[in-house]
Amino acid sequence: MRRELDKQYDPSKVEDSTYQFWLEHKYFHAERDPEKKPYTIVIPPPNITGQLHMGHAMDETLQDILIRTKRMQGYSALWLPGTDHASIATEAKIVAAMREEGLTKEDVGREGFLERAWKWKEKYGNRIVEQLKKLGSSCDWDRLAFTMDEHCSDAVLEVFCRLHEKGLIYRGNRLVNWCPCCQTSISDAEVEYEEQEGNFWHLLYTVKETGEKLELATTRPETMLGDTAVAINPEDPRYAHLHGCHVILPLLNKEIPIVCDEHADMEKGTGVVKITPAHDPNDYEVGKRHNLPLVRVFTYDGHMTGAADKAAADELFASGKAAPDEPEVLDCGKYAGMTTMEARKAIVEDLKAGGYLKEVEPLRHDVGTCYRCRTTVEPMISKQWFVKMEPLAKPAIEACRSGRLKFVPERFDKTYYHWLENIKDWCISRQLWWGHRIPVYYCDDCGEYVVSKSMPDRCPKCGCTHLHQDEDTLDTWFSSALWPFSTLGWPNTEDPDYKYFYPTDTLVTGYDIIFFWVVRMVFSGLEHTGVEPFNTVLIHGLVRDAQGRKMSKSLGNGIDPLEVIAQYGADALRFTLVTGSTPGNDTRYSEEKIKASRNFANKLWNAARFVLMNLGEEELAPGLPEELDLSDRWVLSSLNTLVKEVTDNIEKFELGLAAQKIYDFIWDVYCDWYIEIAKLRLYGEDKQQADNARRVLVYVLQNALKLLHPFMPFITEEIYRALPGSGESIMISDWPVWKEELCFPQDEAGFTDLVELIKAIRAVRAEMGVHPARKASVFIQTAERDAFETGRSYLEKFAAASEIEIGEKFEGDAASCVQVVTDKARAFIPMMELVDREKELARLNKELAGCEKEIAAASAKLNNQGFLSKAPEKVVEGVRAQLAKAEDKKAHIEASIKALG
RNA sequence: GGGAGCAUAGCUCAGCUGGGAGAGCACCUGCCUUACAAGCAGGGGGUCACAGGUUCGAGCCCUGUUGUUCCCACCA
Repeated sequence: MRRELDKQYDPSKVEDSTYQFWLEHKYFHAERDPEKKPYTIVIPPPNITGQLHMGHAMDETLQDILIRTKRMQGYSALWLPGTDHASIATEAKIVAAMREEGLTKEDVGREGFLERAWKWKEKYGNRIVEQLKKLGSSCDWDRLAFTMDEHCSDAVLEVFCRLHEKGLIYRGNRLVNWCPCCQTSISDAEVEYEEQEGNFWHLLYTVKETGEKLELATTRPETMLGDTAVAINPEDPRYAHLHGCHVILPLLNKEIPIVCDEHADMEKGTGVVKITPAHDPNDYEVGKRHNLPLVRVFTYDGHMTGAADKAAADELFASGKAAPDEPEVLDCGKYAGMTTMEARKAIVEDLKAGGYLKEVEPLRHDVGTCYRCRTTVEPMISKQWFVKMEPLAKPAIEACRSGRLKFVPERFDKTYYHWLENIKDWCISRQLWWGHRIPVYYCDDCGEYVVSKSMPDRCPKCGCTHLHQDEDTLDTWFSSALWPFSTLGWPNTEDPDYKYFYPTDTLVTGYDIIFFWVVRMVFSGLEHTGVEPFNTVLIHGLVRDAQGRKMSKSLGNGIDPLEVIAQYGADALRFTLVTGSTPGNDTRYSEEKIKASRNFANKLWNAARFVLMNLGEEELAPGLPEELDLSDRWVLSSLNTLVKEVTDNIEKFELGLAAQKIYDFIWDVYCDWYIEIAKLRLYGEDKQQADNARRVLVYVLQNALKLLHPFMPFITEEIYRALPGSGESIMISDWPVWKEELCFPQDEAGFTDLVELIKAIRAVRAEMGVHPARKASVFIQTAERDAFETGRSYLEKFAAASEIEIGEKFEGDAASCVQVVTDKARAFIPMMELVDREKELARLNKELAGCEKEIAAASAKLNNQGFLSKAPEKVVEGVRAQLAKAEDKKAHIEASIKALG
């Protein structure tokens, strides 16, 4: 750095090489050091299809700050990185890519498809990893994991087998959320509701026994072909006479029963509801209660069923292999083969023609859509694997209640509890090829199935060798749920990494995936490892655009972190993301913020440049000098306080506050005051003083850099290594600690008195429009001569004083002087000719009024018995001191006013 | 329907367990002072959404109201 004394800091010149330097020295690698305590974070694995976006940038920055801090504090800090195979998202991308070539999954077959998928993973899987590096992430790349690598896959098999063994995994025909586009089931968590324009179609069904017309309404008329009943409330007096009757289903002319069920709400509409058990979750439940047949009318690719579909189902029933909960399939006749939307139109037309349509009422309502492709989800009966959730949820709830698992901020435990307390069984099978194939093998001969980590030699029931594996794969989240321990060697509980680093410490993630992921990791960790997989979940918000909108591809308002890094540097981006935000709250990204951070980096750069330019000829002695002057003690004492507070803030995950304090210290304390004061000694005659100043400058800068390093790793490393007496890298330097011997509260106060006078003089001069170059003599009248004597040179420099006299009584012509007052002193500046005497009096009177207001407020408190008796002594003392100060100042002002005349 | 967040300077937001209203940007004035004009010095600007309450003391705690954003459930 000594060679490159550019006035402006250029991050692009140093970031890549610095990162390379860290990698070469293996600073990111965490050793299992028995002398150290472990601290572990596992990364929320980004999808291999993903590109780095602002959400990642935020997530990784927070993790890196924690990891870098702990590493410097002497922990063996492991940040374990990796990627997620993202079954549904990746498969969709590959299918789309194949479509370009005119190919389908079926064309290439399972093996051909997987080959393409692995190639995809090779090509794009590392893209995101490279992008993470641009941020400065100090991940242990030697331990890079992937949800489908051998380790993680072993864990998946083990978990599936164990859960099945315990009876917590079962298979059955259930109503699941089906995405006709992805052609797979999806879990409840993967359904997103979206408000859409629609209609309420009011239909008329004729009662067979009485001939009356029963009105009911539906938002999905195409499902009527699958109706197997209509329901009324048993208490509903309007329909009491219809108990046990039937209706004739229009278009099909089929007789279906009227059932009495609580589900029919008397308050809603006509109180009559059509029941389609195979295509609606509520109707499914009604169907179960009343033993209604399940009639499927949609195909799995979103069309109406036809003769062939019916034939296939019939064959299954005829073979005797059909499960008892297997649905019937309807040949939809003229509607067969239509998409559900086409069928909706056609059926509505036919109902209208037949006089079955009473009215059409426009309606906005929420429609379930697939979280990956936005296609409308159809509830479908389908044979799937499920995890029984209740027994798993209970310990997870208890973990949080007992405090063994903590959310930061705490309020997110509500989301967590709510999800777990209302949990439904988890549909884990997906009709996809990319993912962990379900470890279940079926006997072709006798129909028996066996759960096993590998293909069994023979059927355990009939002994034959004709076995085939389940075609389906597992939900992506099934493997991510195991991430904190599968990546550390589990199920081998003797794995040294597992023994040393597990359970992990902090999990950092956005509030949007608490139930997708956090919940599942907790119950999986408890079930399989017997312990919470982490003790703290740090939740952050979303990064929104400058207008507060969510960044999204469709809006095109996303900001590419890589472009920001290229233009402003990773440090500026990181700093922007943590400052001015508070845990769990969304934050806005804007150009102004990043510029402010960039400016801060530049400020620091120039401060360092100043220090380096003034190091002098001889080698600097290490550490602090024996003799410290007032400004030294002040800056060191301030630094000491900063160390304590920042450490404390980070410990409590108040990263934004910590960053703000470091910023203030570097800019206001170090740059604006300490460096300016140090110049007096650096450029002065006294070589010893100059040397002392250098040593303190370097010492304070080094320590401030260390505190800042987790937030701005690149620039701090660059500067640190250029400073004399630094180690080989700031990354492995010791985190600063608070030191008793560096507390100088009295000097801090004394220094503040000087600053107050300087500021007051500057303010008056600026207000009167005195040119900065115009010097004037100053007489300082004070009872504390010694204190101001020490700061004589400061006053010369900062208050444009040509000569300074300090005394207990000003003997000159007070009326010709501008008078500046603080509680500790009065300054007389003979330049009354420059200002209007009336204006000067007005100014003093205004100050006086302010003082009196303060005195009144403080006195009121001190005259309040309640305050005196109940407020803590420290607070009362504070008010007394404040009153005393204000009174001193008031006396000074009054004297000045009197002197003016 | 259930739950949560937010409402503080013109804008974006901090304000940690209650104890003298803050920052950045913007604005105004003056400075090219050899670290930095991406800077320095000075300045203006806030009934902390509203109404009650608890307290010696409330931006902070409690209750209600309004506006706003989000999550979950339901919508046949």
